[in-house]
Amino acid sequence: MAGAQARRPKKLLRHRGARSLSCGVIAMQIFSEPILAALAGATGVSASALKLERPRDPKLGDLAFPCFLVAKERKAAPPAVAAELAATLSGKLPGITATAAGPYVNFRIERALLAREICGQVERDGAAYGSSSEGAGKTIVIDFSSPNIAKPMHIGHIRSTILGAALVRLCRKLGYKVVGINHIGDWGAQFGGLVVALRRWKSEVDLERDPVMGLLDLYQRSKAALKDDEAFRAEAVAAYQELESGREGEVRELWRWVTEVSMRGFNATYARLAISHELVRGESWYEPLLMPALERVKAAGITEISQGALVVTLGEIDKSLKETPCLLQQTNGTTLYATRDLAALFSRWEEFQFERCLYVVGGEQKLHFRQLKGVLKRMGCDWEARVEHIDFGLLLGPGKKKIASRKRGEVLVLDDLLDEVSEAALAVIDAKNPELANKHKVADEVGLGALVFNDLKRERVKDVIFDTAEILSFEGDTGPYLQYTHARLASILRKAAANKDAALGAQPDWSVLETAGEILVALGRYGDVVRSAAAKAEPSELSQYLLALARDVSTWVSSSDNRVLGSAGPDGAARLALVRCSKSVLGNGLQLLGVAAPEEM
RNA sequence: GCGCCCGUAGCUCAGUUGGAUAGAGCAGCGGAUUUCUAAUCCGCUGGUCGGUGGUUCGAGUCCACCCGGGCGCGCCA
Repeated sequence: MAGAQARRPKKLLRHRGARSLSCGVIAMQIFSEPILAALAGATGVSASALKLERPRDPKLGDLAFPCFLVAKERKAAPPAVAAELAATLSGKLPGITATAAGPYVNFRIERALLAREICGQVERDGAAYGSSSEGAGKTIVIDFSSPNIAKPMHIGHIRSTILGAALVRLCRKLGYKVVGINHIGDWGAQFGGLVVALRRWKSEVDLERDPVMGLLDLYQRSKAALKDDEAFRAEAVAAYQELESGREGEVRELWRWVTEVSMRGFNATYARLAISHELVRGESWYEPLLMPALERVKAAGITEISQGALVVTLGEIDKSLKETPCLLQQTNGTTLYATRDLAALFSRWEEFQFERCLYVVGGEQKLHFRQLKGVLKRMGCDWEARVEHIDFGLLLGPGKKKIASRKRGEVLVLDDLLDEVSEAALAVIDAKNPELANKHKVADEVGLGALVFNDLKRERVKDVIFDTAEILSFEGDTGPYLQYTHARLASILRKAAANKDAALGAQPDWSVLETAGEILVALGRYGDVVRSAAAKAEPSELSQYLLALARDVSTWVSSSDNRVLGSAGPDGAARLALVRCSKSVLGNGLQLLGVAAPEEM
């Protein structure tokens, strides 16, 4: 499938695990549980049926209970119910005040209590904060990145790679065993053309210094020749047949060499991105499984011949697929894309019995995955719902033109882009913090952080306009902003330690965190955010959360009222704890996204 | 033509899965610096949530239709 874009650029399913427990947060459960219990007592409705939410304006309170449903049941006005509930609950919940505001009862947790509980939890759990055991004993398979050999990785691969890697970490955080699979495009008729191009023009390109770029050149020439040159085409077909036969010889040798050279290139890029897969399995790996897979579908009795091809019709399970049956075998007997993915799916199900199998592939392949799932459904595979296409929007260039289109020759090589962002970050460091140690390492981390976060900050389905200027701007809603906030917090902690600040040994006076309520509530919500992001396969939820947290923390830290160092011991101790916890959660979240969190920048 | 997705401030996007007065960043304007890192912080300006109907206590969110943009649609992957 080297001819196409690699598997690139949602479909939210109902996940059993995603069913949220009313308000949710483990850290916040300490507060939400007694509130829900009290509400249940006051309303006569079971606690599990009641829902707490976040007030629109945090000034109103930390948790809110909308009274509409209870009011309906009682045939009363919501504000009256709210007032009554607030009065009933008042004084019943230690450390929590209930206030009626219109149709809501808002709950406000005493700041000192909130701070002590949340900070205690964050510090106790350390790096494990936000994790859970919901995935214990369960496996999630994630197919991501999946470039095609004979071509360098280019910006067209970046979204699947970055999204997939983030999903791997998110799922792992929840205790799942995660198997990342790189489904390398190393098979297909186009390799016949490449082999012939190698025979004919090998000497005309530089395969020594930069084999991948040389191969790209040959690949593009072969595509042109396949179109225009009859003899070339015939030779290419023969070469592919030779490859498919499995016989050792020149063709097989060449294919192996191309694969090896390409994988070396990919691995170098993955190393820079700190990304790895548990399994690297090219399409060729599934080759022996193709016919058995086809037989399996046939045996289910759902196939038919249509215009000479073997198809599975899908109209009966989904009307919108009426006109688009799934093709499994061409008239000439060869298998197709869907056959390969079906074979891969069967193999993966048998090997892993996965809880979920995620395909991080572009939205333009939506039909393909709907068809695959349609076939599974018709076959009666009860695990069909576990297969999810994690789709994402297109990568657009200036003028909203699709970038890295298969028709265009020019590609923006991923390595070049990595160099560019890293250089830009270095320039900023030289301007802002020229004394910084490890400049180059930090520049790599910041540049890469900008690139990665850019791809994870918005909803997957949204198309992304590739704008270098935007990526290279390190201000505002960017990865470097988060890194910077983290580094500032790190700096405070460093100085406290170096100065032997009076706060270090002191017993914290949590009441000084009166103005940090929003930060504390946010810290308490972290685990829920991680869970939701993983369940929906939507890392942007975590990104948006981190941005909001960093903004609140920056505001708090910037205020002279909250000076940490040099304040009285108990005050300083509480503030230091907030700094530690904020830094910890920011760093934790960044790590999950795949953005480094340097201590200094 | 058919199917799927998207449409929120000048630009790029959030909006807690039907709830309170729709929020950020960028851009623009004005402030804060003997800085616990100014890659920052504060303030101002900026909105018929594409349109019209509907569902109900309540709609940016759900439904129908329409408009605009995108992707896809049998022997490619």
